[in-house]
Amino acid sequence: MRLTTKGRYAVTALLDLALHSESGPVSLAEIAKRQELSLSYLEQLFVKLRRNKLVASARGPGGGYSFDRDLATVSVADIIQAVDEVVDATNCSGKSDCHEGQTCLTHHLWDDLTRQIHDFLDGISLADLVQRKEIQAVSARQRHAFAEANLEQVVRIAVSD
Amino acid sequence: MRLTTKGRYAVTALLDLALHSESGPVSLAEIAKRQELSLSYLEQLFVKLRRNKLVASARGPGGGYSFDRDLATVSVADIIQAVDEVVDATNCSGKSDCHEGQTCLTHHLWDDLTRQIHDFLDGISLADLVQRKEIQAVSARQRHAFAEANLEQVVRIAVSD
DNA sequence: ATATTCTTGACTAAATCACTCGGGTTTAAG
DNA sequence: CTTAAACCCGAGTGATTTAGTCAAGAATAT
Repeated sequence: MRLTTKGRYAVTALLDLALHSESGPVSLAEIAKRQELSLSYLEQLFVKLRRNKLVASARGPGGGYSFDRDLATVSVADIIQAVDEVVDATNCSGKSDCHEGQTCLTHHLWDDLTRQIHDFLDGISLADLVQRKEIQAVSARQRHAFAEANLEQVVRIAVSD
Repeated sequence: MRLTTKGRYAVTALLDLALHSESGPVSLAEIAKRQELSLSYLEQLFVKLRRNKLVASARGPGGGYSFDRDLATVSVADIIQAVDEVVDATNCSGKSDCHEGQTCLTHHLWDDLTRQIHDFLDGISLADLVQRKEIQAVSARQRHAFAEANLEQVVRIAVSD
């Protein structure tokens, strides 16, 4: 089964977007800086997210990404599926032809596991995540760090003038 | 996170062993043939399974592997852990230092998922699997196929004499 | 003795991961 | 109408992992 940084980055990036999308579209550069993700890599992921209609894009200055739909309708499973293809623990991609064209001894087990993982991730929406205490805490911490970094830069520019 | 053929093969092989271990030790060659797995590959996996005390080995003719303990105490999670190392969905191996030394936005989510998967796989023992209707059915099918293949070979040898 | 079975380590082709690079195209602002 | 901000897209790549193979050896029942 696949659950790699691709899926993790996508969920993190969309959550960041959700947390900062009140005032219009958010650029990938912003998200990349805040979450320490590679911009070029994010671009690739967002192409897929857009094609899967999870986000909408606006080009040009002041542009960026925004949500097409209600955050409550976007599940973590949707996001991972959009960038990572399938979450599947079986050896045969669910086709049940794992052992000489028939189901192998453990096929049902992996099938159950796949369902288990999928149901878990499908039960969590971006709206849920935004509400979570621990995520709000991390977000607040990031805002502070970001504000300080900005302030420092402003000071440095002012001094260098 | 890792859930590859390694873990799947190990579970399949041990389940096969469990289904055929009434009459003494089972050789890897048998398991390899029945489950269509590479013998050399199985050897590697069983070294780890033995080191993790999941099975006992007996060398020499008539030797093979057998179970050390009660099948009810061997969970699928144990098996995967033995050959596949850790089942972990976080980016930071659970260390919570995913974003500039602190927890990233989605750390808790992956941590919860890891726990979810682990609990699921830990709740299933080899004894449970042996009891399952669908596994007994697959096993019965394999016995038939195996018996027929053997019969065919016996006939071929008899004819060639 | 000898065949059977486990034991171990070294090696490897192919695939996948996690990106980078280098160019586009669109469009709002100045 | 120019410029620059942003998205868009495909090609390439080094490192790692996967899924094994190969070769040699050690123990032991017959």
